[in-house]
Amino acid sequence: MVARPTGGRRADILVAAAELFAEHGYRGVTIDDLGRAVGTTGPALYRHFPGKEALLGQVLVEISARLSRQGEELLARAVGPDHALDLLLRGHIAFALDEPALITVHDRELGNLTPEDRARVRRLQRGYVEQWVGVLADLLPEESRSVLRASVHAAFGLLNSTPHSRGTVGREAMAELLFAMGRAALVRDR
Amino acid sequence: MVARPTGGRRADILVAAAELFAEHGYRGVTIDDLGRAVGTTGPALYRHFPGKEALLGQVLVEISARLSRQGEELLARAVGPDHALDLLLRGHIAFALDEPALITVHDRELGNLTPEDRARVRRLQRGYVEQWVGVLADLLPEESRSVLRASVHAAFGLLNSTPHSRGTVGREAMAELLFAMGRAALVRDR
DNA sequence: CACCTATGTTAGTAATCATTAACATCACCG
DNA sequence: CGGTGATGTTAATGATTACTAACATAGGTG
Repeated sequence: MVARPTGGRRADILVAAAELFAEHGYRGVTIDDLGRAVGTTGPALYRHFPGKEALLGQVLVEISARLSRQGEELLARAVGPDHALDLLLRGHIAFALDEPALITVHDRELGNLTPEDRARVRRLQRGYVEQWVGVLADLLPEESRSVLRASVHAAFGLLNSTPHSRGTVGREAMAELLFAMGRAALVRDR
Repeated sequence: MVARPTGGRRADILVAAAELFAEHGYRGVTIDDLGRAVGTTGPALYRHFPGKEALLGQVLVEISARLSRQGEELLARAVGPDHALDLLLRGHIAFALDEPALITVHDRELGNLTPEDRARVRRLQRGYVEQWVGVLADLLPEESRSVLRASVHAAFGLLNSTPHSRGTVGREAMAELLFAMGRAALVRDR
């Protein structure tokens, strides 16, 4: 009902979209659902985004960019590979615990993207994985890059499991558990 | 074009459905897609299943039942908790590597089920998780059940990551990697 | 104040899709 | 061989839904 020149509405929509997509899947959410979630009707969304697909694209690109940027920042601050791995683990775990909806959408909805958006997201994801692989390559020089890449994907599966285990475990304990499990899985003997 | 009294068609449909649901999601697959995948037209499916929802239900119930039954069989044959965990890990890994489509559908499509089917699947899943928790409780008596449950979910996330890492790693090497990572994550110090 | 832009609203529209109807055909059984 | 049941086919049908059109309004700015 009001004309607010702020871009606040746009951000609201993205947050609501992530939430709804996480809960019902991209195809299970209608434009009207999205409008209702931000207090307008469905078609109002077309004032902010060209369409539903573009909306999902924004959500996914933002998530991947955020993870990748966070990774870069952490690595810049790390003193050695051991420390770097700790920081990456804690950073990813914080993200997964604080934004379960984003994590869920991130690994379920790649297939509903425009080819262009999919390529963008894939590139960002690959970059983030390579940050981890680089650190692990320092820690485990005997392992091949491809084994390390598979290890990283497996570790992400572990760390991203929190949306599945709406547990009785409490955030801090969960963070510690995931950290211990993730580190043990990645650097087994050492 | 033929009247085959065998139940083969029915099984074909379930296999094709699992594959298509894994690739495009339940809502991204049409009845006509399913028919085409088994060499008929869409409406022919209604001779075998009451509807699309029931089809997904069959797929998910079958997966959960298979995992749970496999778990029971393995535990019956295990000599001690250590051996039991090894068997559970290897069994789950074999399933994940051999049936990536089933794994994918299994943890994405719960939300598209009838309440009745959802309850059935949940019960079976819970049973399977409790098999793992029971074994871990023997190995790690100091940990609470709820921490163990969260650990099991995290381990599943790790083991089920293979569909995400269509890697260059080869089945056997991948199985060994997942085994080592899973075991290390679950029984860290011991 | 007059206007323009940003943002909404309600009422289409055209496509998609699950499901049903009406009608065929084959294989087997008496 | 004629009927019956299992299995298919094509052609509706009705619901859902992304997106568009036409029309409103509020607030800042000249």
